[in-house]
Amino acid sequence: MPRRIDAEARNAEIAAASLRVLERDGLSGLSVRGVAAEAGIATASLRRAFPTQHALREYCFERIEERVTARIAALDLTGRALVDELLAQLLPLDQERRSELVAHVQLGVFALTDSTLRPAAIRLSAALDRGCRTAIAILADAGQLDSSRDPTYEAQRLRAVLDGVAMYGLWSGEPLESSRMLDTLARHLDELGQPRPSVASSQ
Amino acid sequence: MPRRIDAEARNAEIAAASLRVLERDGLSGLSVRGVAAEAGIATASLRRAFPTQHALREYCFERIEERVTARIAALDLTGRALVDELLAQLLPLDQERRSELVAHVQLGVFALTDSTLRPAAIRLSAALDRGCRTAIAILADAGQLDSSRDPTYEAQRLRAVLDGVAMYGLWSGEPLESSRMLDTLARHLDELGQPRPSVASSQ
DNA sequence: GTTTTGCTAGTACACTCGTGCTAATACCTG
DNA sequence: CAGGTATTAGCACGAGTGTACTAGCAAAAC
Repeated sequence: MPRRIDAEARNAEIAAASLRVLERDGLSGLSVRGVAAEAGIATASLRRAFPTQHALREYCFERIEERVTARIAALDLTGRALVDELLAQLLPLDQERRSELVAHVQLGVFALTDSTLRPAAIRLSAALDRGCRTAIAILADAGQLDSSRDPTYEAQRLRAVLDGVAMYGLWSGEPLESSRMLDTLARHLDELGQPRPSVASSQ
Repeated sequence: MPRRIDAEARNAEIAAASLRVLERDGLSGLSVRGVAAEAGIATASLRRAFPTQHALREYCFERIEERVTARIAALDLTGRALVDELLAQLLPLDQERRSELVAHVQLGVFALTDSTLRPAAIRLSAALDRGCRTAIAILADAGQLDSSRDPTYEAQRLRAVLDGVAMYGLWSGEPLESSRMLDTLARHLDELGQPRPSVASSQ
């Protein structure tokens, strides 16, 4: 038969172009014409791969998760070092990660008021939850989570700290901010290895 | 002279309508026609108060800060109870606060790729920073922040936890989530009153 | 070669957007 | 009452949007 195209590679390029557009122009730039121009293909070609812009937005969510997952799977570390690097894959520390985070946030906020996109956003959020639970479990296995700590709670708090630090880091976007993000997170993790202070009043 | 109008009350109604639209329809709904329809006024009237949509978006930022500040100033509490309620004003615990947070997030994400709106977003972010520093200071004054804690770091971490918890709470939006948000935050604050575990390795 | 298919360029429709403008109406002040 | 202003409805422009369609080109399969 005729002319087989590598659909996967093309979709990847479209997704990469989408992320670039999202970071540069925001959600309003994620239009059929805008993405096609950024990817250097015709709008008709883009619409062949993604007949509707909803499909494109959904695919961006999947692609973000895939990219982060792939980077994490490639880590050859254990214990606390693995946790540090795992969480660092979700911080805007370089162009690639910043681009992903901006795109994620743009689409996620859009999903707040678009019920058809909510499932995709929730899927990605659930993946982040799993990542945080995994991080806490790794710490526990490595003896870096004190037995007085509640793993479920710490996973939730870690998720909050991670999201908060990442969002905050989006605003200045300077290398100075990078070390501050990493420090904040590292200092938080340091505490988890120590016994949880007794809840009895200190007064 | 003729027909004096209460510009302040009108602007407040426009801002309230803007927040309603932002929560229901998202950023794309914050159009001249959309807001005017929601506020029940003519588009020409809206454009008299805010000649450009940029002015409207900027005013939304100011109004959000004003509303939160007013609620916090009305709190008649001290110590830890004050801190709890202060932080609770920034969580999506009811319709009013959820509406503010959604609007804040929508505009904030837009400001990521709109340099003209960045100053307004950064102003609001700075106000949140001050709030967190104030919260930590109140705890310290009340003897609920152990002397081994670093107030600057704890203010930064509190900001992250607060933002993270609030964002996470936006997704389910159920009362069950409300208590979880409050619990996570309270448990974090509980720890701050206790001595910081020594940073020496526990292994 | 021919055929079959993917890709492209280009056009078109109906819609919404921000932004201006005009003319008329409602309403308060003096 | 009259005078003057805020507000209104409505139109218009250029631009951008999602979506849809056609005709033609390029390349791989037979």
